[in-house]
This record gives sequence, C-alpha cells and structure tokens, in this order.
Amino acid sequence: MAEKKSEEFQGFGLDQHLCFAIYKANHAFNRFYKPVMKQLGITYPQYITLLALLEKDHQRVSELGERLFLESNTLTPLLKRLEEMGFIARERSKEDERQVIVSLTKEGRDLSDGVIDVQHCAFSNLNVPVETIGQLVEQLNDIQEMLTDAKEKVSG
Amino acid sequence: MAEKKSEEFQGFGLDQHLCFAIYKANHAFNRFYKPVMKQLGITYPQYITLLALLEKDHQRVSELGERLFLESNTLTPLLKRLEEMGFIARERSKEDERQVIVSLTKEGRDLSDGVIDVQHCAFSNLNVPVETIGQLVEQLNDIQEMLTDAKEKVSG
DNA sequence: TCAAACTAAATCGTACACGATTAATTCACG
DNA sequence: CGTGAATTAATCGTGTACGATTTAGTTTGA
Repeated sequence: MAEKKSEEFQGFGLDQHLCFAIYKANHAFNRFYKPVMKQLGITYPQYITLLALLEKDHQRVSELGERLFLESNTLTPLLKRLEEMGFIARERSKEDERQVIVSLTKEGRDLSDGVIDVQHCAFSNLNVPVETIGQLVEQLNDIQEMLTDAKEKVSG
Repeated sequence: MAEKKSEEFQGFGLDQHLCFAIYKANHAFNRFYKPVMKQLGITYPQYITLLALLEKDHQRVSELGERLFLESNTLTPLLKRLEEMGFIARERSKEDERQVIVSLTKEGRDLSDGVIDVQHCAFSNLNVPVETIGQLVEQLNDIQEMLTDAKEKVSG
C-alpha cells in the first residue's frame, strides 16, 4: 500500500509542504511577538488568551478553550499565571460550582492599548495589502476546518 | 502614543488576526498528524526533523537548526530521543570535535514510506487544488521572511 | 606559544501543549 | 430521594520551545 505513492510525493521537499510553511510562519510570529510581549510582561499564548477575553469577558475555562483550541490541562496553569500577575480573576460560578469563570481585571483591560500597539506593529511590518491578509486568513481557516473535520473522520 | 490607534484596530477580533489564523492552522496540522505519527512512534517535530534529514543526510545540529528554526537547546533532547528509538545516529565530527553530525539509520530511512503516506493522507483530505496550496506556501513564506526581517530591525 | 576570543552543543529553568487520569459537582432516571 | 452517568477543572507525565548559561573544543594574535 505504501509502494507507489512514493513517486507522486518523493519530490516534495520540506519547503513545498504546507504544514512546514505554516509551522515556519507560526514560529516567525512567535519570535516577532515575543520581545514585544516581554515588555508587557506576558507570553504569546497569554496574549492570545487576553485577546479572547477582550473580545468576550467572563468566559468559562472550557469556553475559552473552545475558542483557543486548548483544554484545561493547558489553560489552567496559564490562567493561574495571568491571575498571579493580576490581569485576570478566576472564580467558581455560584450556579455551577464545577465551572470557573475567567474575567479581566482593570489591569487586564488596561493591557489592551499595549496589545493594540503590538497588532499595529506587526501590521505595519508586513508589506501586504489588507485584502491579501483577509484572503489568507480565510484560506487558512478553511484548511484548519478541513483538517479538523478530516481528523474526526480518520481517527476520533 | 497608544491613544488613537485603538480606533483603527479595535474592531479586529481574534478571527481577523493573521497570527491567530496561522496559530489555528498550525494547531490543526499538529492534531491531524499526531495520531498518524503515533503509529510511527514519533512526534510531529520529530517527523519534521526526519523530513529535513531525508532531504539532506549527515547534517550538523546547527545546520538542522537553521533549517528548522530551532537551536541546540530544543534539538539536542529531540535528537537524543530519535537516537534512542534508533532512527538516527549522532556522532562527533572527527575534523571538529565541537560538531555533532546527525545521520539517518536504516530504520530512519525506512520510516520514509510511512512519512510519505502521512503526506498523502493530509493531501487527500484537503479539498484544495495543488496550485492553491503552492500559492499559500509562497505567501506564508513571504510573511515569514518579512516578520523575520522586521524582527531583526525592531529588536535584535 | 598560549591565553583570549570565538564557536558548537549541551544544560538549566520556565512556559506551553496534550493524552490520560482524578476530584468535585451536577444531572438523570428509576 | 439516591445512585450511577456525565460534566468541569485540575493534576500528572512527557515532549517541545526558548532565553541564558555552561562546557568543551578551535582559532587568533600578541
């Protein structure tokens, strides 16, 4: 079964792989953002998390997780760090004690301006028209959805 | 300085961010590949590393690092695991004892077919024409380069 | 010649990421 | 009601990532 496929794909070096292109671009964003984030005192995943909370405050851990494609095993420690730094508050829901509600503190909301500066900085460093970025975002989202769907079909 | 920018960008939710689209797509690839990789007994970064070695065998750690945008602090343990599993060999260069040469073993090369199956699997699950993928790869590479260059200008 | 500067990989500490499990709470159904 | 199933976070173990430092080896220049 693995015999003949080689011929179709053998020529594909690392650079022709979409997964590698995405891997590299992700790395590049990470590294680009890292020093800027450092000035804000947070990491890149923490930044993404705060963005999600700026968009919608008072989310449950699992709600945030759906948004960010993460689960409690990753989020819980990350959120604890954000809490320790005073950017968010975590409290168990009164209605359902299983749930933990995550909210921005005033300090967390105040980070917003810095966060927006970061976006502006990345934006202005990309010599790419806004429409192109929009298209790219759409294409990437399509691919992400296809992979997510395919994964459910193939494994579980 | 951070006052007025808010207006330009305030509307940008998480979903409009290129960095988030890339982050999501990367996640999706990771999760899609993970179960397939598991059958091969390796992780996704290990897979990428093996791909790089299939492309060019007998690389130095730092050479591999340039290719994969990783450094010895990440690569050394990863390579040690691949060595323990018998897929690669690590040996110090005779000419320069500081360098460690990484080579594929027979077992490592034999993984190639499985690796190619994985590519085929991902490929056939993406309802996207090859040309579109090629374009995407180029665009992502451009963005990666711009960010890498910008990073050098801005920070270090 | 030989110490200082340089280089390559390894090591260390912290922070994600995720599969698997656990603990606490709520729900559902007899 | 009450107990078992389901749900929600938290915890644990392993494997990336990466900044900073360390160790070992090489090159350079006075």
